Amino acid sequence: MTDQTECDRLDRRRRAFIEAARELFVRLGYERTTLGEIVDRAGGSLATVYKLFGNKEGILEVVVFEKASSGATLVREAAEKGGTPQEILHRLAVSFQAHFLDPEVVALVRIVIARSVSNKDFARRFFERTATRTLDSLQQLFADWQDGGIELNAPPHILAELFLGLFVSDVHADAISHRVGMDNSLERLRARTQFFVMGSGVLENKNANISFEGSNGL
Amino acid sequence: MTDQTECDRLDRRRRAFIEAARELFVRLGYERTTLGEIVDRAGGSLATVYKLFGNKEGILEVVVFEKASSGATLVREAAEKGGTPQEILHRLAVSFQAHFLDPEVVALVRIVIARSVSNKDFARRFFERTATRTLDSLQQLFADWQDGGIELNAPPHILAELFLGLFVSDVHADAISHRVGMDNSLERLRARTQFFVMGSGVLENKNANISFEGSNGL
DNA sequence: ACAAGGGCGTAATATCTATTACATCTTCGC
DNA sequence: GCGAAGATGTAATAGATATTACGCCCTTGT
Repeated sequence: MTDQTECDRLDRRRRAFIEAARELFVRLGYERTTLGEIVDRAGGSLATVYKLFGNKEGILEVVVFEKASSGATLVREAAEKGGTPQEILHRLAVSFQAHFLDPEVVALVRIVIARSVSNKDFARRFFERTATRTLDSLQQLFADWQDGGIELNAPPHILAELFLGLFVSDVHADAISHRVGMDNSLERLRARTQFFVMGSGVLENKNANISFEGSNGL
Repeated sequence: MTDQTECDRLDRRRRAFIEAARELFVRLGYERTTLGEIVDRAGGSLATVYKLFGNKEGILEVVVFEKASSGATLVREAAEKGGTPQEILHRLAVSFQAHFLDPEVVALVRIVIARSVSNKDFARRFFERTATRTLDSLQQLFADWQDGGIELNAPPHILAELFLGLFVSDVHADAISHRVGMDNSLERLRARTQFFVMGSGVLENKNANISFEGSNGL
């Protein structure tokens, strides 16, 4: 009974449970998914589920937090490629849309909102790990631009909220309407980026030196 | 047994059930509210609930659709008072915020999203009666402005989505985070309106004649 | 006061599912 | 092969609640 092999065996089970649970949670929601179904799909047994996750809520936590990541990485990636603010913002818009409107992500958001009624702390932690972090990261980006000499129409944290809001509102609509008549065309995305560019004021800084080293730029 | 009195008696019961149900749904959510609790609070009996609403879902529908109204009225009211586009938009922002961030409305939105998994049609109808109608009404407002000679940076339907999105994203954040660190100050609201004004391009039409008769203006 | 229709209250039904208990079988190092 | 740790499968527990059934009592109009 080497720890390693034991670990492997349990880990494989664990993975199987998580995959099965995610698939079912996404399709049926949390309440309508029974532990029995998860076991049927993943193999193994109820006893093991309880050993690994404690209870039903435990497996939900693992599933949700495994999938829910902040957009901070996306912000960094988009910024590192350089270019004008418009270019950076558009790249960011593309990856934000792909990330936030991923049907699995939307389905999990639905579940988190549903559970937020009886388990506020759970929802709050989710919010922290996704929205709050993304906001911080966006705010930093805009602050860096500002330090680099770009004049903005509003403080960075306000702009961060507004930019993220462009996508959050879509997630919300999707969560309710289940994609009735949703248009995710590139044209629409471009219009939004353009709108943000105009509203934030970065357009008026066409010739500003934008180095992403940020605060020490200029 | 005049129809009138019968009607009154039943109607009063009906009202009591609806009020009790709403209060409980808002506080506990749909699943955790039992019909027994509703009856305890409203008086009357289970049998009457079933006679009036058919089943548990029936009473939810009544509660939700009674409270969920579109913002079309708000749009009309804000526009009728006249003024510059900035003024109109700011008035609209104030009433949108009050309407959409009403805690009862947010709580019902949570419920609709939760139920949208198992009852897509319900959620879709809700979306139609709220978001879609509000969007149409906003689009009309912007189209009227455009017809009145104001140049806009984007088509009216895109702008309508963007403006509504400013508030929807707040509803979404509220729905998940339950108002952790939410700032609904007037300053913030003003910044948003200003942002929209800049992004949409209406600022560049300072001297345009804006009569709300719309298409026949100018 | 009366007759009756209909709401009231209670209890029974019926199902569903999280959670626990337990005996059995696998796996894995030795 | 062996022995033990632990996963497995099954079944029992236990509590909750939507929904139905039914007999009583009150309201109401004459």
